[in-house]
Amino acid sequence: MPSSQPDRSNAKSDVEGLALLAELSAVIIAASVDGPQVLVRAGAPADTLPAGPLQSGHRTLEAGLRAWVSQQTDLHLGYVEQLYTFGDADRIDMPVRSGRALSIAYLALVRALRASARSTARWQNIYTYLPWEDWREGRPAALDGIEAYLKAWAAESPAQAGILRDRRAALAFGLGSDSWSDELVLDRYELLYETGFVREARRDGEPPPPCPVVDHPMGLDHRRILATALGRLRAKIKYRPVIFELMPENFTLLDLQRTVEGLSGVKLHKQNFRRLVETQGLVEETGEVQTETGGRPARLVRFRREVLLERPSPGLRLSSTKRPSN
Amino acid sequence: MPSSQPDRSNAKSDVEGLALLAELSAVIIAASVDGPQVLVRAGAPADTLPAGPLQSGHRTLEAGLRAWVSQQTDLHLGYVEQLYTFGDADRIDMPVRSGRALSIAYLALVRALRASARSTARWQNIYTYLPWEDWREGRPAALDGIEAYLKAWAAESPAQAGILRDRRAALAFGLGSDSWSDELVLDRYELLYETGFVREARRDGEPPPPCPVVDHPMGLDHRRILATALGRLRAKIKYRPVIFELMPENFTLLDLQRTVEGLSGVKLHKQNFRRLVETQGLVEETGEVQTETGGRPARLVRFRREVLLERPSPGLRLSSTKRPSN
DNA sequence: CCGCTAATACTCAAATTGAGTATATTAGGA
DNA sequence: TCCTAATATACTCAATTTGAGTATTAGCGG
Repeated sequence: MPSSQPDRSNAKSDVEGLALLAELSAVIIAASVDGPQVLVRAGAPADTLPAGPLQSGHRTLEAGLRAWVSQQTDLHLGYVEQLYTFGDADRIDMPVRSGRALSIAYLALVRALRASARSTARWQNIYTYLPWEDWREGRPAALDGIEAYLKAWAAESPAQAGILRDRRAALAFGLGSDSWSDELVLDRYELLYETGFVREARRDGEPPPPCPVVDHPMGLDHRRILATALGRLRAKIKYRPVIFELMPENFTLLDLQRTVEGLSGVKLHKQNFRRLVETQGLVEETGEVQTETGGRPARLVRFRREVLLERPSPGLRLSSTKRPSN
Repeated sequence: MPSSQPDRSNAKSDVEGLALLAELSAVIIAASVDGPQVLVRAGAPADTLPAGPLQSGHRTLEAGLRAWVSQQTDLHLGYVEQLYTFGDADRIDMPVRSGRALSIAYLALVRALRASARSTARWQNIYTYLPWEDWREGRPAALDGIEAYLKAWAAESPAQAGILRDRRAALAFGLGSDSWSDELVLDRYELLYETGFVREARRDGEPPPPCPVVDHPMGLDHRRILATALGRLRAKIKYRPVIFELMPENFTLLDLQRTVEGLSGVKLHKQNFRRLVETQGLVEETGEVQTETGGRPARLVRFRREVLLERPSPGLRLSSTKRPSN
């Protein structure tokens, strides 16, 4: 078994497998009043995530990512986390001569939307690319087409296998009596890919989806990367206070709630959300109030950094509500 | 901003950064009566995780991993999941000529310990390398040295900074009034690395740790990879039924409990564990019983695969117990 | 000062959890 | 045969946590 242990007599010959290129891709997310935004290079025929090559000057992968992002944009990356490394031989439509390209994807959170003067990249609502993920205004319209499509897909298979397909679809998308699970972003994407619903799953010549949705094309496997990022973030805000990486210094509890709702794609019960935030000790008073609320003024609070030294995993174990009465 | 979007006029020049080698490392875990075991290449001066190079024949990264594992051992990998990609320029003590080596680490679970006839690798108890992680028999002895060491480290810093260090240590290791958190494996390892406690953190010439622990050396960053794997697995069994990837077809509830306890490193309350397993519908009767229990015979059960089609994230949201009275 | 809107406070039943006690069923020896 | 040790399994119960409300407060625009 080859390894890279100290006495690697034959390491060199073992290891030299293949010419490689490594690309650092970034899913850079910011919050806005309409919900989470992602930085993309808008282009034809498809939008792509910003990416840069790993270079020899980069001491670490994360440093490399930060380096080219700050070189190319005027964004300051706050929280950065590695997402996944994609390396399927057929993921790239520009195969390197006798080699392959790896894509090491990162999730990064920034505090505010800023014009990226030095780049052609721009902000897009995340749900532009994953329209079925946004349940804030109730069941998303995109689901109608998807449900029909998946039903047909299940019906293609006989008996047992068909039921299985049906169950898979129902679980992932919360169809029928199953409930929607905000974290299953990647499962949903993969089901749509596997069934040929998303356009990037179709090779040239394959038929278009029978029931079209708003389908903003993304290059290569970038929609998959985006889905990975959203799923990871939705899960993470439940046990780590990363949500505050998206908030300004001071904010109201409703601001916070809206940001969380935007990310997780569901509406929350206001009173319970507040109870949660308070009992978890996630925020502290600033003493100021915000008067432009449209109603009673709201206290301005800020992230209470001390929680990080108090409990091991402070977060928002949130629970949505079917029909928020407030 | 460079990208690999379809109209990549300048893609080639942008992307060619650096000569790369990609290595696929595997943390292969199996259960045993003594607790979880990991497959290592035992060697001097340090043990290493098995690893193999990514080759051009590998369609996907995971396929590559499976390929060389089945080539080199007679193990059948069940569950496989990507862990993390390590690529610090200084992680490797054998830098590739003007390039660097990436290590893409995977977690793999196998159902039984089997002699790996074709390889020199062998099974080792995971806690050989992370002795402070096993609380099944109460507070691990290794923690005494660690606590003293970290206290000294905190005392090095003046006032405010010292208190911060103290809090960090207490949170990570459950010192003082803080409670132990089984999932913080990586945080703990990183603290030990940062403070120079683990030997791989010390460059040549640096002094040995003032208070020695059982410190089985591991090569390169392999202990970090192992810690990543253990932390991930401990988290995952709580919301995905991956534990059954380690169990034989039929088992008793106590077998299951012992396996979970081994992985998570804590004792569980027996009755509550059973209630959890039953209410979650994770197992079903086989009709058989196991009589060699030492007491009343135990029912033999098996994993109930249907749960996967019933609920989105079935797992063992387990809660330990301070002092198990049974 | 009315009525709108949103903030904040308080309530309450249902579900979940942590920690037991109680009973059942084997094997092995007195 | 009967007692004991050892484990399996069943059932209990109080404390918390959660989901979903109702009630009250405080600015704003007229």
